[in-house]
Amino acid sequence: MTTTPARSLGRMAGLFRALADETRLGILVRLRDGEQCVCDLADALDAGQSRLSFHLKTLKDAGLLRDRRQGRWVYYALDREAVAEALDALEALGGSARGFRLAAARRGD
Amino acid sequence: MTTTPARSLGRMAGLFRALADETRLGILVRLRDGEQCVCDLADALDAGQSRLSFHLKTLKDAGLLRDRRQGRWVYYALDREAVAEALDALEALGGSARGFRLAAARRGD
DNA sequence: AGCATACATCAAGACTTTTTGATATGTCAA
DNA sequence: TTGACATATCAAAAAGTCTTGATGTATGCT
Repeated sequence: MTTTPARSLGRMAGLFRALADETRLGILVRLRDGEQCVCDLADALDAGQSRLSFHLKTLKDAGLLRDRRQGRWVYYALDREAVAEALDALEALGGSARGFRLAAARRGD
Repeated sequence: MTTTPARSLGRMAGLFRALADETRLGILVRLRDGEQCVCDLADALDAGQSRLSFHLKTLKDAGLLRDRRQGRWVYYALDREAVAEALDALEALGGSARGFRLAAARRGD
């Protein structure tokens, strides 16, 4: 365990770049509770087909999503390990961030 | 406490966008252990003056940094609460991500 | 085989971010 | 008050990202 927050800042920057878009965050939220096929995502989020495909690819390339074809459908799922990697980087930065925040919540602000 | 991960995905996307750059992550790492003046950051990171200034502003606008002038120098410091906000969003997404990751570490992968 | 469905990829343009060098501002010291 | 230093801001070009519509590919149905 090192005191340096990230193996490679470049890799972390890539992860955060993938997270830096509202549509993509929306996708991740939808996938919180399990995999979904593209068609379901297309219904839920209000995104055209190629736009959605683009964002799914962006997330997948960043390692945040896995996909699996089943017949005509492609199912995407969160890769929780990648999320955890980003979490670790932030925690290394934040130091006592969570304690800080919980304290703030306790204070009521 | 809601089950929805973020008050506003837009705000979260903004935070992540600020984190989505290697130079800026480098700045945040440098500030982990306390505030530093721009000149120290300029020495440490290998960034030209206006470039550094630009990234500091980007981080500040996102709420991740606070600044304070003292004489000729300007000191920047992490805003741990903003880091915590990003952390919360990720945790809401990741679900059992941390447990997952710790388990992976225990397994040795 | 032929067609429909589900999705990916591509190409062009719009838009945003980043970098660079030049100039502006605020502060101190002589 | 002038000059030097630390930093910010600006403007233009370069690079990157996102959206859109068109086309491509895989699969299953008939």
